[in-house]
Amino acid sequence: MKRKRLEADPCPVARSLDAIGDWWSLMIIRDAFDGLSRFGEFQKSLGLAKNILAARLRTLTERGILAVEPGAEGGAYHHYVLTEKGRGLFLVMVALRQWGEATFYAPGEPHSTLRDTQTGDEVRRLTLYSADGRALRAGDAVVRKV
Amino acid sequence: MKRKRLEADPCPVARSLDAIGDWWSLMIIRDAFDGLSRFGEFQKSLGLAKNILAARLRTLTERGILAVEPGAEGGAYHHYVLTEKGRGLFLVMVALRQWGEATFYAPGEPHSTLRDTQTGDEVRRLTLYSADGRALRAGDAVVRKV
DNA sequence: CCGTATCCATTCCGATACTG
DNA sequence: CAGTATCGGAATGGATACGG
Repeated sequence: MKRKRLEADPCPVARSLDAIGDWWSLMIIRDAFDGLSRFGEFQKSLGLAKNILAARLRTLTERGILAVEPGAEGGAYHHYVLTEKGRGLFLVMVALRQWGEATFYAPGEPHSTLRDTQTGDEVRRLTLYSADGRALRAGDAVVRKV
Repeated sequence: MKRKRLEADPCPVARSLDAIGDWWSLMIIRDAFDGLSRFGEFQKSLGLAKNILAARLRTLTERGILAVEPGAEGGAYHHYVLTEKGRGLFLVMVALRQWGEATFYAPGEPHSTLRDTQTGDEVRRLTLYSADGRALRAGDAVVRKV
């Protein structure tokens, strides 16, 4: 899966992608945010081979993004749940979702939506703000190398 | 690169990942946001094989995320620049960056930073808001299937 | 139901050589 | 400098069979 270890890269984007930047890992994390936690649930949802799923769950666990918890009701089988670090990927998922909504769907074409738990309304679009509160767009911010 | 086409998937996250959810594509897009545009610039920055880079640039162009522009000063060689669709990935990159900053760096460890072009200050942390203006965290929003 | 192990086809990726 | 062509090793991914 890895071309080269980038754990020491000075760019946070590179380190993030080093940890979760492959297709199946991102899809597993998406499903985990949707509440899936069991091996079979992921497999059914994603339709990938079991050996691949097992490998991905293992590396995600090793990297502290998922954690293994004992089965709830005395069941023999355990659950894979997002850790605090894993839940930190929430906004990455939201950003991917909103880009997909804006880019790949014709007006009126149905798709799943992200909704406020309290009210059931759709959430707002993500916005980046400057320190003094101006909304920033792609050209309004630049990366400063270390 | 593709296990299965998910262009028709009802989940926007899946469609997004289908388009850009591999490691090198994300890194190329990162560099494109940093202003790189020439073949050799990407190759030097990323250190990947030229055939792989050529293949990625081709698919990103086919998918409308990058566009080929003629060389600026009458130069023979063209540039790869983000399209409007590609610039829409700005918040995805910001989210990946902020997660990486929070997750992989020890306090005080230096890393590149994202700064407001006008003031030079670091940008705020991304925040998701509900329709009525409450800040939402991971558990406060759920995906409603179509 | 949850995984591991194995086999096999495909793809990825790096390195190199070659053309314009 | 900007690619294309090719080769070989490694990893991916699907399918299946097997044990807890």
